[in-house]
Parts: sequence; structure tokens; C-alpha cells
Amino acid sequence: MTPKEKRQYEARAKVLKALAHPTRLWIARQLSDGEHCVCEFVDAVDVDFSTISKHLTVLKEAGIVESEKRGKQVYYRLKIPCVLRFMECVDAVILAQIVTQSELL
Amino acid sequence: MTPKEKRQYEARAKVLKALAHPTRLWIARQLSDGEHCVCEFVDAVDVDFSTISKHLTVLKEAGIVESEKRGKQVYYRLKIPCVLRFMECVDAVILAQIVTQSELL
DNA sequence: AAAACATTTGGTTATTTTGCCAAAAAAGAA
DNA sequence: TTCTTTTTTGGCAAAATAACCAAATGTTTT
Repeated sequence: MTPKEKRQYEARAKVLKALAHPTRLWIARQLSDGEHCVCEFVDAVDVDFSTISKHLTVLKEAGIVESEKRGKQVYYRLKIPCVLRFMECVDAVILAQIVTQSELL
Repeated sequence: MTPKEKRQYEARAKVLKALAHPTRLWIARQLSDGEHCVCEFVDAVDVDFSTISKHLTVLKEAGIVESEKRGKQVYYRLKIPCVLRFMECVDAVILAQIVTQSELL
């Protein structure tokens, strides 16, 4: 692995890492039907305002979402919608793993 | 988010987390052209045998790769190849982020 | 059976991540 | 202006992750 390749894979891993958290993945999914404000997420997930806000910052810094302030609220939307397609493949991995593990019994 | 949804997103996040590391992502990519043994990875990446082995365990437990012991060596291969398609979308995110950040200047 | 090779496991330490709380900011309403 | 409302920031403690070393395991080779 060359130094250039190393930097490349580090950048890629950073993007995946941003999505690799239950709450952030759920947020990404919620955004598939359009933008939402922070308060809407807080109502639906039982965590602190500040926790949601930090998750959104992670997604934003990774380039997955973008935000816009309108009035008192901040609205977030998906910047690159293809990340939603990850979910299908991830579910295929999970399903295959369940099959594999049941065969071990 | 219902308890069932919560478990679902936790499982999904676990799969993404397994890929969200530069070395593991690189390993997944190497496996796109077929199986490789552990020693081949160790030669290419400058880390300890045990470190590579642990990364492979993470990928295996997530259901992304599977392994087979033949003789002295253990061969790993991709179990669900669709994970390779993540890379294209991830690169799109990175590119868009570079554009966004350059516009800020 | 002993030595050599390939890989995994256990243990330790350093770093990163997560989530909560309290406080600060920013905007609108009274 | 002062009071709310909405969101972000800073700080802190707990938990998870990563990488190394040494030791253990399982397989061939001698």
C-alpha cells in the first residue's frame, strides 16, 4: 500500500465511519424522504439534543449531509443520496450471516 | 424508533463499522480479485501479523468475508461482493466534499 | 518427535468515540 | 429589551477500538 493509497483508504474509511453508527444510519434513512430539522430527530430518538447535534456534525463533516438555517430551525438534507443504497447490501450481509450461523448449529 | 428498529440499525451499523477502517477496507478491495491468504496482506501492509489477523476476524464476524484453512495457510474471500460497490459512492462523497470545501475559500 | 511456519489469542496501553450536562449562540416572540 | 425556543459547543467520564508484544495453536517438514 503506497502512501497515496493509504491516504485514499483513510479518507474512504472516514466516510464509512460517519455512517457506522445506529443513530446516524437512522438519520440518513429519515432524510431519504427529504429534509428534516433537528427537533424532529430529537423527538423520535430518545437522546439528548446535544447528542443528535453532534451526530449531525459528524455526517456533515463527512460530506454526507448538508444543512441550512431557516428561522429558528436548522434543516438537514442528504447531499449524496447514493449512501442509502448501502442499506440493501448491508441487509444482504446480515441475512447471509444469519444463515451461516444457523448452519453451525 | 421502535426497539425492533433500534436492533436493526445496530446490526447494520455493525456491518458498516467493520468496513470503516482503512486497513479493512483495503483488504476488502484486495479480495475483489479472489481469495488471498493472511501472509499476502501482511507483506503488503506494514503492520503486525496479529493486527491483520484481528482485522480479518472483525470482517468475518460481520459476515463480509469467509475463510478456509488449506495446509498451513488460511485463505479469505469476500462472502458478499456487493460491499465493493460502496467504494464508488464513498468516492463520490469525498469528491463532493472537496468541491464544497474549495468553494468556501 | 522436534523444528519451522502460518495464524490466532491474550494481555496491555494509547487513542478515539459516545453520551450526558451545563453553558453559549442565534433567532423570533412578547 | 427580555423571554423563549432551537441548536451548537465545551468539558468530562465511560466505553469501545487499535496496535503491539508474547505466548499458544495447528500444520507441515525434517
